[in-house]
Amino acid sequence: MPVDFTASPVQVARALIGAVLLVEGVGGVIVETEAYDDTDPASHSIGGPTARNRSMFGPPGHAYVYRSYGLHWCLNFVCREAGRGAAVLIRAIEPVQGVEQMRERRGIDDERLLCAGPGRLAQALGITDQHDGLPLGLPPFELRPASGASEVQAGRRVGISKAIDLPWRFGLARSKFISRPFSAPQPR
DNA sequence: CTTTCGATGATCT
DNA sequence: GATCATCGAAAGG
Repeated sequence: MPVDFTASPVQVARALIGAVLLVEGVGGVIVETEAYDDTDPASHSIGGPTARNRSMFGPPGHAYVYRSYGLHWCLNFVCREAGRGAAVLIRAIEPVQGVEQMRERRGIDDERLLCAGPGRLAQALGITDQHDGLPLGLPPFELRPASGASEVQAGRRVGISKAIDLPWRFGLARSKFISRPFSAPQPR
């Protein structure tokens, strides 16, 4: 069963943990995601379509790529039906294929840090605005759903200032390739 | 170990 | 002019 991108971003974010994402054959296992829903104050889509977020309002199962802090690219998967503006941010991948190419692109050796964070992951996989709006089911993308059940942990999203208490960040339990630890179960 | 801060530019008020 | 779904280097304990 392929991933159902017409589901809610929370469902999709959870389902993507353990899936394999490749871009031109380079990538690995998705180990960290975040959901951004259409009524979510923290979402880029909250104010309606703009030049930047237009692909967020396009068809589900396509990429939304934006520039972060003027220098990084970040990759999202569009969810729900076209026009809603829901998506999942891909935050970390366990490198599996094309590790040497990732090292070259990132300029570091430490495998743990190749794809641990949305900006790092995009750099390692060669994601840029060229990929914005492209369908995830066709080259250069390749997406293989999680084969078995994964143990998923949830927590608060990273780097946002609104809706900070929603537990919409998901991670593969005990993975060493996530961008940062999940904090204690009980919010402070 | 933790916290702070500069880079760098589009987007929004 | 302020804010940013970030990263990495530097400074502090």
